[in-house]
Amino acid sequence: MSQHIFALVDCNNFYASCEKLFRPDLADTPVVVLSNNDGCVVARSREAKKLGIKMGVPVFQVRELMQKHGVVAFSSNYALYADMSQRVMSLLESLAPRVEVYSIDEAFLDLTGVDFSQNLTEFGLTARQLVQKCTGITVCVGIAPTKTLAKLANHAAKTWQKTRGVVDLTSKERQRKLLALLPVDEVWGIGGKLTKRLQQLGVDTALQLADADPKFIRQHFSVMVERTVRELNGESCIALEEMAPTKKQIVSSRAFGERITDKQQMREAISEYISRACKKLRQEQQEAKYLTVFLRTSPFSDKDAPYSASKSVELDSPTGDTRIFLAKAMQLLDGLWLDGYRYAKAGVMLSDFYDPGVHQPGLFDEPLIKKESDHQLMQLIDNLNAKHGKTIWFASQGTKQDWSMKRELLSPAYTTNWRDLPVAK
DNA sequence: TCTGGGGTCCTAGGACCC
DNA sequence: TCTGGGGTCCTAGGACCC
Repeated sequence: MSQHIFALVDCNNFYASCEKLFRPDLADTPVVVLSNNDGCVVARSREAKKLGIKMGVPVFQVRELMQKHGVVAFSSNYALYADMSQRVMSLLESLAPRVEVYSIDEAFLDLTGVDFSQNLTEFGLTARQLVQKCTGITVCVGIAPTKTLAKLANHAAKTWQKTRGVVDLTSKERQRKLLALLPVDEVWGIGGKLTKRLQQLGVDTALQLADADPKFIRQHFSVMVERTVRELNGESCIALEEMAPTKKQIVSSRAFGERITDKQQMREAISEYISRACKKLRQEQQEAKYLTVFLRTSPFSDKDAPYSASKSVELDSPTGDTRIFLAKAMQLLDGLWLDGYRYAKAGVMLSDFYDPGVHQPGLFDEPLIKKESDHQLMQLIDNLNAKHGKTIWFASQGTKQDWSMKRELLSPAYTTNWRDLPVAK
């Protein structure tokens, strides 16, 4: 068995760090970034973590604490984070032959067989310095023979200052020493539910999971957990994926800034989501055959009557045409809408994707005549909106969009809009 | 009053067929 | 009175991730 070597590079407090980059005055201030609608805390600076503000907590529950300690909050500014992410990733791509961008703030590097003039820890430190110098973002690096162990190595690098942000976990002894220290829920792929069930079987630490019998785990849990056990023992089961696999579904959904009680407003919202989903679909160069629309009241309110429903429709043939999905979605909405509820969220989902032109119609399906002009119209819309911002849209999307999300604490588009370029004084 | 969004994979169970 | 069994396909729901 050839030995693999993976490095996991993960940005520290990524969203919060991005916001701080352009606000040097906030260098030592606790900063949090909020979810859409300014609802939950989704990122925290080091100082904010120290105050005990938990990931995912609703803002209203920590508002007092934040005021008391002068915590500065920002609405999510995805344009900024996506741009900073690209800068970090292209630096990483210059360091290793094969890179998997795993999420907006982390990447796996395949170091298998790479002959460095330096040892692995030195390589990690070099990567760290490069990213720090060129982007201002601090990263931590975990190095190990499997992705699951690299994740844990990264966690160790983040947790213990004296590691200088880099942990080389290629030695078996160090692996077992670290695994013994970590609770089982720190392991990649082991969430809340599995942790509970594992604990009932006496498995509390990552090491105990590693030492469990894979066959027993397979029987009582799943192939996924079995794979995790093998990975913890240094057997690489999860390969590096350089190319993003083509999507299998596209979801567009949002909680509303204010509850919707009016059907016309819901029509606007659904139209908006359809238009976004179809645009993504065309970017993926795919066509979809299956559409789902869903809506629901707030699951947290015990005052409002609860209601949640979804309906789907399969088209005769796949398409990327927004107008076809709009018409179908409005029909589905007619079947879903009930007066008298306070709707908190809705969304649409496209699935069952095909490459344009390969779908085999059924014997009795209406043959859909696709006109080149339809395709060109969609392209024209996408191009105009890409070039000039949101310029044209379908009337059903509405113009006021009173229901749209709250983003009251948005930072400027420092890196993606000329108007918002930071000025050096 | 106020609780995110976008994905993937696996499994159990029903429908259907012979 | 007595009412099979095994395979495949599909879908909904659960669990996980960032």
